[in-house]
Amino acid sequence: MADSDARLQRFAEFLTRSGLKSTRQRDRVVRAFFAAARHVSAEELYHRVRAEDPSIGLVTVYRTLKLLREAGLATGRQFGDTYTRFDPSPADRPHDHLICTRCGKIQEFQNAGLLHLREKVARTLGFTVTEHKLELYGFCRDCARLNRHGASRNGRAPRAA
Amino acid sequence: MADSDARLQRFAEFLTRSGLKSTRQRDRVVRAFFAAARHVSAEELYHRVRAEDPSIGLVTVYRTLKLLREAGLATGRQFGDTYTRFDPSPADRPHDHLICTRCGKIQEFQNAGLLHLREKVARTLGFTVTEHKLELYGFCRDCARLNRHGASRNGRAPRAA
DNA sequence: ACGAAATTGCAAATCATTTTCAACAAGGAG
DNA sequence: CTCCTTGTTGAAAATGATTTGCAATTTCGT
Repeated sequence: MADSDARLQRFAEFLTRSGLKSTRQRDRVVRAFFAAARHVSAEELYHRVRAEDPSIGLVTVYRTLKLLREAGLATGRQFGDTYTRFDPSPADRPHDHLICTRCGKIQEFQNAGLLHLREKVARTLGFTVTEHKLELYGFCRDCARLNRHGASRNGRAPRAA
Repeated sequence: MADSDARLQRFAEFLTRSGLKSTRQRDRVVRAFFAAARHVSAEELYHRVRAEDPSIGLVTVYRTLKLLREAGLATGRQFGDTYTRFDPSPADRPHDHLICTRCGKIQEFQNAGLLHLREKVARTLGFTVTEHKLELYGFCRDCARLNRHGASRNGRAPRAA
């Protein structure tokens, strides 16, 4: 897809600009990252990359993700879990998250009002805001229903918000 | 302060209700927690507690913080750092955070509009929202000025947002 | 006061992530 | 195209925050 290509290009430029080299491994990782679903963990990305090139190590995935962040192409997020999940940078398509604390489902949303709010708060307090993270925790429709019926927990372990 | 007392009481009730025991150590830790500034890490709380009772271990601080969370009296948050910071539960006084990515300053704020936004999004997507976290990242007034003047970094290491 | 059950502190274990290091590859100079 | 400097890689070890195993100790209902 063209969108992905543009990003690959941006990453390539970042490497050059920073005096870094472009390698087969890095290429595989960034392609897999752009192709992956959102909210992937380093481990998940590693498995995807591994599927097409078993010689690539987890360490390289971590290192490449760090570069993607420095290039402004990825953002790390920590929801309730112990590990970090990565998203394509929010600059392109700002979005926030709704996390079901019962089944672990993550739903994205966008809300224009938030940007106004953000600016208003920033102006009031003298900050210059460059980025934000908003997470709403609760129950998705299904889990809300189950809870109401007093069912015991199922699915993956919920995390404290 | 009365506010703190009410919380101590709530914690005591939680312990009883859960069939747990109240101990000198737990008491010291929860008191220190309520007395502490916001955003304390387990380590920081440990040092405070240690000052008045050197026999208390870091492990107990962790365990007590976990209980406080279960009791709904504390919330864990992860800003850019690698460790968790703890806040008195947001149910009492909802607040969000502005984090300066340059000097690390954390400023709190409250905004009523956010609650509306939260409900609106929840309704649209069929979620039941019980809690949220909003973090704005950027530069505080001082750091924005320094950046403008092209000064090199100082203070504690900034963390990626 | 008794005794079952919870708690404590320490050391060791986890887990995600980072660093070390020796072997290896990229890419500009000649 | 070859050389050579410098960046890169993977495996293993290190790190740092948090958790768990365990034996000794404490709490609290009876």
